[in-house]
Amino acid sequence: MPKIVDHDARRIEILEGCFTLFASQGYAKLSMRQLASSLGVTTGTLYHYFSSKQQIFEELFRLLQERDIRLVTEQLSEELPQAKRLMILRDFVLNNLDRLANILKVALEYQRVQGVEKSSSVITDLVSGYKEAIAENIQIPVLLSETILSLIFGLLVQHIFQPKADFSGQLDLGLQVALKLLK
Amino acid sequence: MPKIVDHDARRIEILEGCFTLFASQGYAKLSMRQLASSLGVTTGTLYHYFSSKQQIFEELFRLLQERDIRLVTEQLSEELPQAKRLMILRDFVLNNLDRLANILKVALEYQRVQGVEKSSSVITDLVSGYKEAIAENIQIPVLLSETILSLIFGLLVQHIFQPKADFSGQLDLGLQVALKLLK
Amino acid sequence: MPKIVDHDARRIEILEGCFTLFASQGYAKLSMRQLASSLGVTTGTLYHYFSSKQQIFEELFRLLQERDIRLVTEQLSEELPQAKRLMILRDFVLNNLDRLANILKVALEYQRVQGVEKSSSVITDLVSGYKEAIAENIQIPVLLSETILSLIFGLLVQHIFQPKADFSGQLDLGLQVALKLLK
Amino acid sequence: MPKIVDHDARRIEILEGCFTLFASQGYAKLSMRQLASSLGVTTGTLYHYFSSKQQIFEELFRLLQERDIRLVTEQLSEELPQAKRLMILRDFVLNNLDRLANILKVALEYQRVQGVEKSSSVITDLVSGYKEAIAENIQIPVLLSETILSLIFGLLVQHIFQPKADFSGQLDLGLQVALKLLK
DNA sequence: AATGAATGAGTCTTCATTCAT
DNA sequence: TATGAATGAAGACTCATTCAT
Repeated sequence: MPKIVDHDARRIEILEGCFTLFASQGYAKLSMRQLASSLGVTTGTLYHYFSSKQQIFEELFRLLQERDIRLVTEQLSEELPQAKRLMILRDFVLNNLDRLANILKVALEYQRVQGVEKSSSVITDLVSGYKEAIAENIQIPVLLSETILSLIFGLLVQHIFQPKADFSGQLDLGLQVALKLLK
Repeated sequence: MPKIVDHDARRIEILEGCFTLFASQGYAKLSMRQLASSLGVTTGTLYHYFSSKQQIFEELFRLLQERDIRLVTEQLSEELPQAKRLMILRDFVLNNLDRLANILKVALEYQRVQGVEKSSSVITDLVSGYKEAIAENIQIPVLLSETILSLIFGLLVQHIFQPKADFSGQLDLGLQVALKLLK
Repeated sequence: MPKIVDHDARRIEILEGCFTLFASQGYAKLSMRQLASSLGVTTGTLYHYFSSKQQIFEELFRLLQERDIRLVTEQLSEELPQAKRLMILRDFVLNNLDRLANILKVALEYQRVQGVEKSSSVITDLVSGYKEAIAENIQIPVLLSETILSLIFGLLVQHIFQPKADFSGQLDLGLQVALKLLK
Repeated sequence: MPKIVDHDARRIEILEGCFTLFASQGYAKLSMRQLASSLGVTTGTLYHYFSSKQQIFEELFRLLQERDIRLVTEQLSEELPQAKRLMILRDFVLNNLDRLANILKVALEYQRVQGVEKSSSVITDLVSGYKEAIAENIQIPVLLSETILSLIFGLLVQHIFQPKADFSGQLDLGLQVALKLLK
């Protein structure tokens, strides 16, 4: 039993080191050799804990998604007014712009490189996970929550293409409109 | 008396055959061998017309961008009311959802795989080209036009992740709001 | 008949343009495409006049050898004293150091790249041609003439490795000794 | 518990296997596939130990140079008379004619094929290494030592062109003269 | 005589993965 | 648990040569 704990802890430790590397190099460009040596281990070790590059990637993404959603929903779990909730979401997105953009970037690349059929459901799960989290926790109509998600995705895409520009105005505009519509 | 082949026309012919392949396989995964044999030529021929895979890709994208922008702006060149113009944009996006989503997908992957520094300016040019086209032709404030572009990007991202869902409602909602704000 | 003259003249014209290119790029590195475009013709034209890269190279070398030998022997054909003859040889070598070094360089590379068995006899003919020319025209014992040729070859090799150094002293030393021995 | 392989020893083992192959085929003509299969390994293995064909070649040459110079200087380290030293050099050259000629051949070809600017300093280091070794260990004036080196190079070149001929007479002649001059 | 499009085998190199230790 | 040597198929790209025009 304790061994299993150690094993799992080591797995997570490895996964945590991976995100920055996948984000900065891209899925395809990051070789297992490079990944291993950056983590200070050997390829053999990597394959001891994970069965393939694909598995590493997918587990990493499940981990990230879980954490992100927990992070936001924890803040939202109280009985806050809707306006406040939207502001929390806004702040979360703006404060994590780089990281969220990286997740989106790598997720899209992974789906590409891997071929849609082979990329299992991690990526689509990722999206629907976020979507549900918004809908449930902010409690707004589906159409509106999807539109807000679209706006966030669009923002991230623009951030990917022009990392230096400031797009917070767009989000504010969108959320103000959303609030008006809700009344 | 050379073989009767119009060099430039042949180049474009080849480029046109490439889009579907890049779109369905992705930039990295599509090998030059596969690209060549799908086009019914040899790799040697490809390299007779283009100096590298990168060049093929970048020329293809400039071509696509030019055509798309010309296509929309031609329809908008009349003295139409703003509401009408937004509807034309809406229809263009919805009618070309698959193709636009593919362009976005491959563009993002290319930037990843190539490394931002090496991917020249094709991709950023692509985005700013579309942005300018919207701003100029619909004549709305910059913030609003950027927000609309974000909404479109977000829509495309969702379409990538869930190709079967219908997101036209979001776009309609967004554009209605935009119209109200303009008054 | 006149056509044949034209044809042959064109062949020689082409060959003359080739030497600089082979010398600066090397036999293997210089592609037929590059060769053609540097000469302002197409690969097709090249293959119209010559049957292969190998043939171009070999004919070029026969041409060079003929000219060099004629050049030196013309100067030596008079009834000059031996000392004078050796000085003429010396001056020829020093004045043509670059070109002779290039010939040696490319000849050796060609033998390498082509494989000794396939490189026909051009290269060995080249050497024995020079050797005979020295022996016949300066009229010294074979052993001495071969030693002088060795000294010249060695000089050229050193010039190849250190193009900026001045090795004329070596040659002078060697020829002085040769003169002494002849008395 | 890794596989028991001494990394550095294996590298040298591989390098040693390479010389004959580079010498007989030439640098350009010897493909990595051929090199690998002749050594009984795969190309992957080669790239596990060396980063490129160029690196293999350059390391091989540094190794050969080190060994040759050590070999001669060891024999010369005693307090021998100059005449004796020159005879030792003579014997070394004549006994290793084939090998030395191969080194020269491949070195010259490498510089050609690689382009002088890219071939790093291995080749020029090689020459200056031998030159210094002669000067230091035989203790003769620079001009004379350079002339002897030229004579040796020239001999090697003639051996390359006419592998069957016997050129020992030339070397003897040259060294006898050198001895006279030294008195 | 001359063109240049087309070929396809060949080049060096990369990389996820396996496995003996 | 951990190592790193080994694999071999695949990648982008090159090039002498051929041939329809």
